[in-house]
Amino acid sequence: MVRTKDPAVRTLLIERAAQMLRAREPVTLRSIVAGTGVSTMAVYTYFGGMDGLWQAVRQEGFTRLAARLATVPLTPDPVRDLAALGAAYMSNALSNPDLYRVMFDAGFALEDPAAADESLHSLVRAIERAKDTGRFRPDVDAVALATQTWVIGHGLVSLVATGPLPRQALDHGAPILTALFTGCGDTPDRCRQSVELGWHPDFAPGTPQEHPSAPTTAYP
Amino acid sequence: MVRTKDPAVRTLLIERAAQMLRAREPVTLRSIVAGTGVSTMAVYTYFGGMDGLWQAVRQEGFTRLAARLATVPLTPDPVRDLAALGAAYMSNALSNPDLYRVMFDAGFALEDPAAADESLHSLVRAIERAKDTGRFRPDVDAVALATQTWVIGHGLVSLVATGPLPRQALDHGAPILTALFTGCGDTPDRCRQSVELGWHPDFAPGTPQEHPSAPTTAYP
DNA sequence: TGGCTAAACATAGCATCGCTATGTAATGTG
DNA sequence: CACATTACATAGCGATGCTATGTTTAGCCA
Repeated sequence: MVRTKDPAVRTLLIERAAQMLRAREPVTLRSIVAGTGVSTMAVYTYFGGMDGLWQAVRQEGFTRLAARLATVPLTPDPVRDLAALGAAYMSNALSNPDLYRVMFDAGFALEDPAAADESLHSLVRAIERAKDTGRFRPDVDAVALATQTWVIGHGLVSLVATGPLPRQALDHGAPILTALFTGCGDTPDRCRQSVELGWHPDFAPGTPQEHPSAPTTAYP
Repeated sequence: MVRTKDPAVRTLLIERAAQMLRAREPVTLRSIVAGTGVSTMAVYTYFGGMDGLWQAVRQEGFTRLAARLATVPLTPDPVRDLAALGAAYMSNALSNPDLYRVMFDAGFALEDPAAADESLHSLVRAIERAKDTGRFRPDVDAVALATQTWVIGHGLVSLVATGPLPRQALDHGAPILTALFTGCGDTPDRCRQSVELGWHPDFAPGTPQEHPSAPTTAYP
């Protein structure tokens, strides 16, 4: 080695790409480096091209998601925590919808799946606690249930962020999760209360929205 | 008017775009018209640009979806039919994943939402039948439940088609729908049987897959 | 310490993208 | 039958991602 890469440049470019994504500005090779003083070649020395930069941005998205989920306070009610994790997942996605889209529109796996694994594992931990406290049946497959919870959250936030469903459709999250968790053995009434406690507080309908969804008279 | 547009050219271009999408070829302005004999300007006279063509392709996708759902045979068991509609939805999406992605990655509404409405309405009809036959409680909101079913289907097919979840994860559809429909008043055992009857036959795990999903050791 | 080497970085140019300006051919209407 | 308006073709523009080439810089070892 003769000359060493500056890691700050790498994070600078990722940060700038994420920022432009959030601002809904077109993020191109030349627009990224504009103003930073670095040349377009930096993208190639650090990421090997635009695809590599997108992958790095994707990784950053999963890292932020894991960090966001880590801030969810745990309570003695694991079912409530489960719903709260789901709400935090959607809150994170909706506060940065374009980054969320980038996270999932690539066809290849992540370079370092640890962040994504950690996100799912935070759900698994809550499910295990629910089993330990007797809320869920002992035969519940924690990873499977976590995946199913993820599927619901992704479907909801995806349809809301890309347009077809209005933001109010997020309210569907609570009844779906309630049905799912009730099916795992929880008492219906208690489950409903726990889910609504964990789900609602984060983003009440009527929250000011940065990116208004498209007018959708056709969809419920 | 002096010279009239040829509608065949319009459908030809849409068809060709959908075909190239299915073949995973890059679909560009010049590659679409290549070999058809028409010039690049045709895209502008018929669609006003590439955005217009994408919108037309999107519309075609929803039309095909509605047609696919219309072929689902109705049985005396409305819950089974509901699951069968969900399975047909996913089968349609997975047999043409890129078209499915185009259908949902636009930020604006469809020109003619009738096809999309019809797709959702086929779910609503099955739910109404389930209410009429006493499988679901009378106070179930049919449109809300149809939307929730859609959310689950979209979340599942979206995560499977874009990579993160392996194709086997489609099996999660049955337990989620079972939990959802059981929460509407159906008897658990009976609901599970109906859902598995409607869900499974269409695409059993192990079905040869056109577009193998990315290797995902990190995800369940 | 100083020169050699390889990596980091800048510049210029290429192929291709969507799009528009301009010109030509064709058809329905008066 | 002549006109006007629309469909269609060609050429070129700005911008995209990427690569080839040259320049500068920093680390290693004699």
